[in-house]
Amino acid sequence: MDDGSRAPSSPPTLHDVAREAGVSVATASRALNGSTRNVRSENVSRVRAAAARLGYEPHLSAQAIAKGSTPTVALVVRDVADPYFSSIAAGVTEAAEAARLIVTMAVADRSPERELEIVRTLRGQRPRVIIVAGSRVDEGPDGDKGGPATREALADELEQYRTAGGRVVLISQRDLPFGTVTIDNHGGSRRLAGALLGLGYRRFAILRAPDAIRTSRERVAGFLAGLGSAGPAEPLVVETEFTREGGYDAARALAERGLGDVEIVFAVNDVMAIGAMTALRDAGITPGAGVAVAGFDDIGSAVDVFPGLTSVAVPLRDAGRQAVRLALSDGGAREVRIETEVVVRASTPPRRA
Amino acid sequence: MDDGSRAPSSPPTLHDVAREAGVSVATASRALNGSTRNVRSENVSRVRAAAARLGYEPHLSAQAIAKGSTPTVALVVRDVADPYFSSIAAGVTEAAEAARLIVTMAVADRSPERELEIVRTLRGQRPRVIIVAGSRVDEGPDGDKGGPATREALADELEQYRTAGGRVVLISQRDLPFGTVTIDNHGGSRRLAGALLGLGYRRFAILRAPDAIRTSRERVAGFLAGLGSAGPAEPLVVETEFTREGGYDAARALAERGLGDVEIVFAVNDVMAIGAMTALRDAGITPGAGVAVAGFDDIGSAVDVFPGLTSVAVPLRDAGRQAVRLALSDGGAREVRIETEVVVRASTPPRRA
DNA sequence: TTGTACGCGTTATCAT
DNA sequence: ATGATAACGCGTACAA
Repeated sequence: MDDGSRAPSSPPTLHDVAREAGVSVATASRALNGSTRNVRSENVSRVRAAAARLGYEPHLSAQAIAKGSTPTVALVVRDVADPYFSSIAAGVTEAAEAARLIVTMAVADRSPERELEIVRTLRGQRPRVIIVAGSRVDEGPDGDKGGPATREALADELEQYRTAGGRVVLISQRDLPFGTVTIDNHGGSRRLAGALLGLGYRRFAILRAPDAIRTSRERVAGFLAGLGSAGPAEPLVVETEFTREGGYDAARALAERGLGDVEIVFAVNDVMAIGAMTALRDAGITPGAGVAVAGFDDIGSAVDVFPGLTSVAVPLRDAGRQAVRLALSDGGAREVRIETEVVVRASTPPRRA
Repeated sequence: MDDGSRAPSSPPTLHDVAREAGVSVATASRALNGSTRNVRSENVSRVRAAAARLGYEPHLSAQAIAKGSTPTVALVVRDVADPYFSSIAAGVTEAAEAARLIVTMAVADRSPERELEIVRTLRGQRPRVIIVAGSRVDEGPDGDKGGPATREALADELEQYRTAGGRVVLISQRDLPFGTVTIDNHGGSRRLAGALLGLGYRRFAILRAPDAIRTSRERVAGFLAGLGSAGPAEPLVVETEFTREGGYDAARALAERGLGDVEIVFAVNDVMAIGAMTALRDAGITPGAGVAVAGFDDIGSAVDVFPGLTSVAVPLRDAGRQAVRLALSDGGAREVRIETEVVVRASTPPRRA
């Protein structure tokens, strides 16, 4: 009974196309991919027609093995569902598709070890490019978490890949010897701090992520630099997760044990800041009125929360695009710097002195 | 000058490993992948050690060509940066990695034609599974937009892929003959309408997307069904884009030309609803107080906007997971149904009659 | 248990 | 311009 579930027949190969068109495989190959110029136009159309008739699609793996590498860009992110990374991913896919490259994506959510494992198996894919965004494997000031061992292993792995002819680009992680797209975290938060001082704020709380995350470190450092050592009161620094929940929990805890004289909460990214806003509101404190809030990244929803979230705009999608361009451009381990820009919104109203 | 940019040397192959370990390629292959049992454990460790020493990674394309298919799941989405799709993508990658499968992702942002093109080249990848989420290629009631031609071509393409042994799963698109993860859009919005009637709302505006998008059609139909034909006043239906901007623009236009007696705006997804909330606020109307707002999907930020957005929860991440499971399970074109649940928040306060 | 040899689908080299 | 044929790296019958 022919119920639609036929036995899987293998897809047509170049041989089939050649036979159908009455030419050799070599000619068929040339007609479809290679130097079309050296094939009689009549044969070209014959082959093309045969291919269409059979529904032929070249076997990418076979091409890859014959040519050497796969037309793919491998992207490693910490969490696709996080708007930070999905924006980068959007930029990467955009640029990759423009260069007729396929994007493969892996999520290193769990741990630095997982990230290492991913890069290892990625090497097996022989992609043209590997892009690692927002790694956790990073020497903290005390060289903790990710662990120098894991870090070394990752660098080794990437180095082997590069030695074999692959291109490596890191996003936001300056101190490994590869092509890098850096985001001006330090400058951005420094200027943000300046802007907030200008608005009249003096007593700060900072929600930061664990030290293993370089982005967080840089943003905190920049912010403190912007406040100036001789400046206002010592800010209250709280460590939490680098996620919306982390921001919520930290702000909640803060509100419950009393905010004291804190006038404004700066979270090192927007998802944390937005979580914090909700936590404050849940605790009966109106963001913007009771306590001001500022974030970093200027993700899409920053304009849709209420009040609008003051933040530092990072053109993440562009960062993704640049990463691909950097990888594809010749020339050694260069660096592309992504500039950031302070965006003041209603979550940090001017404060009269 | 050895400035770090050595000539790219080719990566070690199984031959190299075999030689290094002093065994044949066959033994090396068996030791690393296949039937480990039939290899002297001494040789197993020798081979493993040699592989580690050389930093060997098996060439996936070569394995693929020897075995027949690639250990990958290909995912097609409309837009990675949209939380709807990035949540699905998160679920897909989670389940795929659990099955030791690589995820390749393509974005069909532009057009149905682009989607067709993508699926075509995807076939060349010989993935184990193709998952298409939120296609635009879909017969509208009037069979417009995507065009029956493109639609047919896509179905053909997928059918050829399946005939060749591939697994196809569609997310939220019931009427193509493939495995499908359907989301209870109709039921969800029907119940939402019921809940809103129960809260006292009688005069509705609906923000919907173009008919080519099945999800939108179903949600509108369900909502109208929930209102009941003999019910309240004829709702005002506005067509716009299926994006945050679409929601913003439509609500803005609505507010500018006067909302009349509209009590509540239902947008067919949350990003539209959230855009609409901001538009209303920009027009001086407080969401929840002046006009109520409801959406669909219950994306993460629904709880972080103010007031909290009433919506219909869709376990998107789970949908992604299920899609992979469905694809991997044996058995023909089955269907997995994802249930939805109304979540009432402050954006639709009870209305006294 | 191990090794030899062939096949997978494609491109590239070398004749013709 | 075209057609054999040898790679490419790996898995796996088959033979030893």
